[in-house]
Amino acid sequence: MPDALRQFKAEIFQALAHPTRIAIVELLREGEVSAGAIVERLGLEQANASQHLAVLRTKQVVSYRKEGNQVFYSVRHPLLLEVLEIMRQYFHAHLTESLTMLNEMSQQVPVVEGDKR
Amino acid sequence: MPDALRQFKAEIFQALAHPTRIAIVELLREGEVSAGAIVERLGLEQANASQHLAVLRTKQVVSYRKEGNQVFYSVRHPLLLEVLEIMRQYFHAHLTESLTMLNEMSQQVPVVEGDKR
DNA sequence: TTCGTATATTCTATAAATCGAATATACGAA
DNA sequence: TTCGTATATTCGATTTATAGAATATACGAA
Repeated sequence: MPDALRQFKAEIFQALAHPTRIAIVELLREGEVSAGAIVERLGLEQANASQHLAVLRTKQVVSYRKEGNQVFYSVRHPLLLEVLEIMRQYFHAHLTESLTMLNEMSQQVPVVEGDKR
Repeated sequence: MPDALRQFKAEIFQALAHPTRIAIVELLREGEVSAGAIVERLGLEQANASQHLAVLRTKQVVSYRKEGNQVFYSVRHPLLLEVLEIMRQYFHAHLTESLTMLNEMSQQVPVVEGDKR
């Protein structure tokens, strides 16, 4: 694979490599959300949110639309949401795996079954 | 979504947020590859490769198996390869989009059709 | 024009990632 | 044990990312 393509992919991953930005993109699953609503619903500082949005814009993860005073953001391509969806599956698989291992390591103290917090 | 989950996802993305590590993971699509073979086939410095492998190990992207002198790496979960596959599709969609836009912007100089380099 | 709201940018300090060089460890063979 | 190969780790320098504070810009309303 050409190096430019790897570079491109790396930049997308990097754009997603921060909990706040993941939260933003997942919020945008619903559709367009204004910058202000993002700030409010995620409880972010305005400047900080704006910086993270700048990263997402620069790396082409989101697009935006100005309407009067406000700026509405949306995810640029549904495939990116699919990536997050797979990560969700991966997390689930990963967690299951870990629990299974724990179970095998300590048969006498089942982790999954008695898990009533 | 709980913050721990976002943190987890962010770490996976970060593990993939480097061209060299993407190259490594894509090389591992074939199956197990030794550290030495990774170094050789990607033309990396030994220490540098080892550092990137450490990142992939730490973030749970790869697993490894020691056999005598060598260490064989493999991707820990097929879902992670699926993520890369989607990125490939995204890249293609993205590229197509850009070319279409270029085309629309300069009708008199078609970009796609006359592209014989 | 002036004011107020929404958003972006710049600045500074701090933390984290990256690289190459050097060194360390693990292991099989002699 | 000593040697050689494969791999990992540590170190120091440089770059990049991040947060918060302060400031700037854009735009609609008065």
